[in-house]
Amino acid sequence: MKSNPAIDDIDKRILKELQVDALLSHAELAERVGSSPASCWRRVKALEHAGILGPAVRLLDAGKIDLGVNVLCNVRMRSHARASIEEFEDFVARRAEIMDCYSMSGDWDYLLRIVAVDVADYEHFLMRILLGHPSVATASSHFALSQTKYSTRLPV
Amino acid sequence: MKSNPAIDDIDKRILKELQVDALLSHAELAERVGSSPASCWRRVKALEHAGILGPAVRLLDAGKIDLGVNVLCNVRMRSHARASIEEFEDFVARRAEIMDCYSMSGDWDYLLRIVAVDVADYEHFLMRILLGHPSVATASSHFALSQTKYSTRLPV
DNA sequence: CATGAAAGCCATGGTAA
DNA sequence: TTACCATGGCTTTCATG
Repeated sequence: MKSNPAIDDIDKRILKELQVDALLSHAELAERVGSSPASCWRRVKALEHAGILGPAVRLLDAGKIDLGVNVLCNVRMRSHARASIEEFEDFVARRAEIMDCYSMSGDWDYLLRIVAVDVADYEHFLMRILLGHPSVATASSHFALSQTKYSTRLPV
Repeated sequence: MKSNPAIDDIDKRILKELQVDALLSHAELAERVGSSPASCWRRVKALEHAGILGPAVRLLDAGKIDLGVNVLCNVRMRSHARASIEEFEDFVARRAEIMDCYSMSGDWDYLLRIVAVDVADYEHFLMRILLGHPSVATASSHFALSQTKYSTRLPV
């Protein structure tokens, strides 16, 4: 499964623009990608329908709402039984402070990114919530000193 | 510097809603947070002006545009001279395949998340681009088997 | 068959009270 | 906060290459 059914150059430009500004009108979008509003509208619909073009979201400045602490946390599971895995991934999905989670190759099973207001807040999450989970054997936390880059803009 | 000047409950609800759907009209938004459209409009403007409410972006399905490979990469710098740091962070900002970058405490200086189309694509990035950078001493790459969770929705 | 132009309806943003 | 109005975008239709 390589390339998708018919993503041409104009589609790519649409994706590029919409990744940067989801509030663009179809008229402006058409102008920027060199097409007409109606055509743009149809293409956007098709891209949405194909699941390529996802939701429009508003990004917040984490620091400004007192969530300045990013912690990267490696997790090792107690068991790799299917039930354990599912239970843990459900848990991850439900916890709002867990922003991202990757199932990893290598020494650790998962890598989590957690946002917290301060170190004490994270300590509470780690001790009472994460390590309290029955599927979790051990965890190793690494604090980010700063978020040098954070992008939602995929290279199309 | 704890809480921000006057973020009340309605503001929080606005932030919550807009994080999930940036395309909400002020009328719908007002209904959901229990306020009037005009008031919502002013609040949104204020939150934008304060830098709390950031850009509206459209999220793409990385897998659907052949960027299914996520790599987490630890980087150690050759030197911590200011010039080295700045040069590296500029480089990070410019490279589109580097999605996120955290300056870390602990053994490594940075943690990068890179998207790639496949392993060969990543290998090229690692060998020719990242390790080719004069500020980089060494790097350790870890492949994500899957992206279990990816959220842009901060808990307000 | 997809595109581009045109047009009407409707909802929205912004203002005034 | 509510009510209003004008603006502009969305969506469909139609003709064209």
